Amino acid sequence: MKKKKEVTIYDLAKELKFSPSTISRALNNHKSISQKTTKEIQKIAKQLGYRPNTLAASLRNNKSKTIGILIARINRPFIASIISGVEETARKAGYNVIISQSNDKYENEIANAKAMYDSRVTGLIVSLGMETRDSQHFKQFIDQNIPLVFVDRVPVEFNSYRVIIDNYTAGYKATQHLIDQGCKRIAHFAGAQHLNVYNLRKKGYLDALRENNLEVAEELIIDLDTMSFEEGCDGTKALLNLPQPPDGLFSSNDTAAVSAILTAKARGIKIPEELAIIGFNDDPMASVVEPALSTVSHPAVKMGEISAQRILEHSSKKLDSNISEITMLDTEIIIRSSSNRINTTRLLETS
Amino acid sequence: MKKKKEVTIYDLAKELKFSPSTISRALNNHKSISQKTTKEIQKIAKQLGYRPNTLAASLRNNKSKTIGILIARINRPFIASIISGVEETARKAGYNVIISQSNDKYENEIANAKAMYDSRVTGLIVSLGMETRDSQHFKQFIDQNIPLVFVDRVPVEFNSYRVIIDNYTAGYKATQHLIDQGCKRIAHFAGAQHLNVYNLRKKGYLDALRENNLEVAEELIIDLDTMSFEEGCDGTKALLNLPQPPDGLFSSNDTAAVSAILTAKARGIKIPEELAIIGFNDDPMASVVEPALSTVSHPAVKMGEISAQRILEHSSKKLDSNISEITMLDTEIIIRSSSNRINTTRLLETS
DNA sequence: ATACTAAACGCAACCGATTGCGTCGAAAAT
DNA sequence: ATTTTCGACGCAATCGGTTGCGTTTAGTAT
Repeated sequence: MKKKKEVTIYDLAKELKFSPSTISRALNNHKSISQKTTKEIQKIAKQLGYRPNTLAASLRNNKSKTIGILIARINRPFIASIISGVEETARKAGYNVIISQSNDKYENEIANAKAMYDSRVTGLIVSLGMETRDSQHFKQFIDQNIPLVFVDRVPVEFNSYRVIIDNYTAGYKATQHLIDQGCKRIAHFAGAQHLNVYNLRKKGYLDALRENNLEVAEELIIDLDTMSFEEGCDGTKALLNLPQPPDGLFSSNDTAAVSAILTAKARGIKIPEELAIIGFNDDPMASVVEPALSTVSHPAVKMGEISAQRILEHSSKKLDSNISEITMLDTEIIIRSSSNRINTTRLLETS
Repeated sequence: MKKKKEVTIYDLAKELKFSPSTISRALNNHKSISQKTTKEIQKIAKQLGYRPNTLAASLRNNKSKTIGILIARINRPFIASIISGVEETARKAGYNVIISQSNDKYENEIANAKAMYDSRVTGLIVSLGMETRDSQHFKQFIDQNIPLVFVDRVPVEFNSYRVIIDNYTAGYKATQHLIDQGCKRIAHFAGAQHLNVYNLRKKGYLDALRENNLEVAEELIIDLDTMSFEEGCDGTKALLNLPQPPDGLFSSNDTAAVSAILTAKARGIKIPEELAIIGFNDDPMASVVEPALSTVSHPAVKMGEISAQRILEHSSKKLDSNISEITMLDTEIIIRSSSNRINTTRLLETS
């Protein structure tokens, strides 16, 4: 065990007969140090294997080159992709990324927000948990002018950055697609309505029905708390047991949509002919289930990248935190077999 | 924007007429401070909303309460679950988790290892990238007695902690299962052989064949670089085009296994009757594909938890880094329809 | 009552980088 | 030749805890 001492700016100072201040400035390319000295110092620094002690700098600046991420769960495809985008962007800029998951517990979210704050993160990226109806625990960041970015699951009102997809339009388009396929009674798996994502998707669904002069039937709208596979099964069964079962289903996520496919198939219902289904997220399983699930895809990685950029920009430009900037990204409807009646019909016709 | 000043131990010192040293010791429950003062100081600290500046402590101790994770990609179910386990364990102990992904690039892995080192992580958890054949860039951690834990994809020789699953036995069991189902010509999708996980799974496969007196046919062993969906499709086609195609397939991951299912089905091959398939990982898609994919499941979250624990233990017990401790966890064969000929037969018989 | 011990707490250096302000010398301006 | 200006660099405080060692005081032994 050979504990090699780290080289500090003081070592460089001695070696080069400069003061630590000059070393520090040279390493940071400060303009008040001549080109010649700067070059020389940087050269020797590299030679001696100098590596800046970020902790010392962080303490002095009261800010660590770190971006915090606070999400409900890491191991979901969509979230993992967001994190991936954040990490990539952050690392390129020399920032670390620290993560914390609340497991959808409100208390954890508060505790983790505190922990992030105490870690002096440069900025924080948040996707709200299921239980969160109040976001006051994030106010401390605004107060200290620490850039705060909400992504995907965001609070309705908050002076902060928000990076979201156009959930309303996505919901509208998904529903319209089903209508275009000839569906007349379209059901909807609606998630927890206090969350913007589910709320807006439902609004889009409702408006699409109305603007196509289709009746909105309350019994076709199934509220699912967590949008889990099990809930999806139950919801599907409930729908199929109706006197007038639906001929279309727009599910607010893929998990429930897939469970609907499997449940309906088990009952001998033909998809998409008798029941056309479209989900949301384009999870990997969507393209694997049979028939393959139509869905709405997010630019998840890009959302992560943008979120990180907002923080880096804010930090470098030293902006005031009291802004409210929303970045809304487009979604894409991906049509696969689970809703594609046209192709099916064509296939039937030509065969 | 009201930048509230943070309360420091100096503020507490003034308030309570103690020296900063005493405050510091009291807050850390140091034994040389009386119970009475300790209680009092902690009480006032809470009252004034004191929050320790971890950066200052980290600088002084030259160690941040942080666990680093270095993996190839975050957005894979298995990896995300490991991270989840690490994060949960770390946070409970008051540690932060910083992540970095190499995207399977050797250069990135080296750079990220450096970055982690420079961040003064308490310990580092690593799952190697595809390109990594040499692990010398992790030696700096051992030299500085920073606990290093390799998880899942580990180097063969390295004085460090290693948390792995029993890949050999898993490969053996998976193959044996196919043999039990009556398969005689069992193919194998083998991953990059310089990685322990794929190497050992293949060894298990080979030994299972031999011990059952089944011929090892080279043409049935398909080497796939990345085990991607596309590679799996190609591999499956190659197998099916053989003069004597296989009647069983053990794929070293689920992605390729699923592609095999879809490819074979498209060719009209009956699964599992004509081709029984088993994968590896128990990704979400495994239970969704049709027929549902038999597979081998990992205790991924637990692996993350154990990895984090190793670091916390090592750090608190101040152990010497020059140890080599391997934790090997058991896997579980999950039998679903893609390989279950017995049930299928039974079903056929009874129907 | 005296010597000794240990508990309880303070002093001050330290971790390594950052930065406002001051200094010095040389070039430029008058 | 004298003053002004400015580029280039150093001084020293600072960020907020931590810790080895020294000091004080109360308690114990003799």
